[in-house]
Amino acid sequence: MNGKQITKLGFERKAIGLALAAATLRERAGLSRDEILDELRGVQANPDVFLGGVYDDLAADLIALRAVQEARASSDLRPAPLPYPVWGADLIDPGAHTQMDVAMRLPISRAGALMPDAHVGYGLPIGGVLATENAVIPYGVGVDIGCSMMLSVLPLRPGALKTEEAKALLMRHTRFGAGIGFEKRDREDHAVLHEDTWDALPLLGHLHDKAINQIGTSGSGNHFAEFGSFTLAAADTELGLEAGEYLALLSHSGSRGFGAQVANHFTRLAQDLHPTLDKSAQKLAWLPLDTEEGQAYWTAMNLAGRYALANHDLIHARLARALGETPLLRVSNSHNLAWKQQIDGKELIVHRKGATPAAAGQLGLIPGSMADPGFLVRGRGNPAALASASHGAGRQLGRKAAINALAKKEVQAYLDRHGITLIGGGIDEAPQAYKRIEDVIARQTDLVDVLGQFMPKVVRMDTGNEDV
DNA sequence: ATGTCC
Repeated sequence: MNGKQITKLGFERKAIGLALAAATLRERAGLSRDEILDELRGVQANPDVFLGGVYDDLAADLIALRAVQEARASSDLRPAPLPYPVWGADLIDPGAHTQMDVAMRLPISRAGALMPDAHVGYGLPIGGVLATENAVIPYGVGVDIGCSMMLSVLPLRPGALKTEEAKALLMRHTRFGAGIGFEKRDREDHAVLHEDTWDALPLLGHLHDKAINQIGTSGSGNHFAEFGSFTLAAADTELGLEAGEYLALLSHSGSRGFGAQVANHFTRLAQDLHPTLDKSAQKLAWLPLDTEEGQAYWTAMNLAGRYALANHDLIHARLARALGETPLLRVSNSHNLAWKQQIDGKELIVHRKGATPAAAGQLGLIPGSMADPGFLVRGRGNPAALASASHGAGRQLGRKAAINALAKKEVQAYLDRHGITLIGGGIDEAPQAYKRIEDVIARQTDLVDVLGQFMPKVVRMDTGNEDV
């Protein structure tokens, strides 16, 4: 028996040595060369049944090799992206299209859509909707898992709250910024902190304290809490509101450090699981849902989603309590999350990364900038958009570009023109850094109906790197 | 988005 004969059978590298070693043992046991070659062909064809015997090492090596090859093949991108519809293509930069094209080449992708506020993000573009089969992409959800909106419509006229009082309330009852939590004596409790889910994974147990410390707060970047006037053009029986103008509170917050650490942990895990994934798609690495890792992400992601809404919950409860009022209406929606959704009779995983769920009849909130109107919308359940809409106006200038291109003076002039009082806020969040919300709304009339409009008056955000 | 470390 020699290496040449074994190589001829198609064994490679390490397997050649292992096959040779096993063949030698079989020769000693008295088998002929042809009998041994037959056995080796058998191991090749079906290594699993040879585990534990004289061919154990060889069989194990072949099985490992097969797994690597299968993983590699299952990571291969399609040669061309699946087609996907785009709303407001004239508002979307080429980079977002390029990112969506890569996403639609993933072997797990089944359908997708681009919303009119789309712009470049990590992995999937912001404003991207992606339906996959039996897989979830951490960067298809985003770093701020469960990032969401909440609106409270109060039984007061907009003029009932003076600017100075609104400022004082926001200063007392909201907290903004990376790493920030309420001071211990002002910290509140919430049912989400008492869920059994925190014990389901070591990672969640580890992050529980951070979640407790940061409950009821808002983050940095585009997160905000603002008082303004909500205008309902026509009485709406479902909303239970008469037409008119109301004082309202609108907030944008997420899952804070807790969600960010969940996102980073599973993004790393997903990338480790797909070492041969094409570099262009590296940030779109996924977790199969039928694996322990995939299930763990699903559990953690949904907890982060509930935690983010709990933050809004406390923000709105504190401010309503301080005003001594009970809201007439409260609406909320997550816009960074993945959902199980039936599509053409099949259960798919629909990722919305900066996209508002817009199933038929579903209420949603699409904010503009700090100085522009936001909209209460009702979804139309458009199947081509996978029942989605934009999550806001969307950036037209990146953060750095905004800081370079805009002067404090012109931002302040914009705020003055719109009668906005701003606490905190950075140049990178200037209204001029965003697309015109009116244009974005006009591009999605087949995705949502506009029910009401919210105009901000007193806005609180984190103090950015470049203050306004 | 995040005490900016995978």
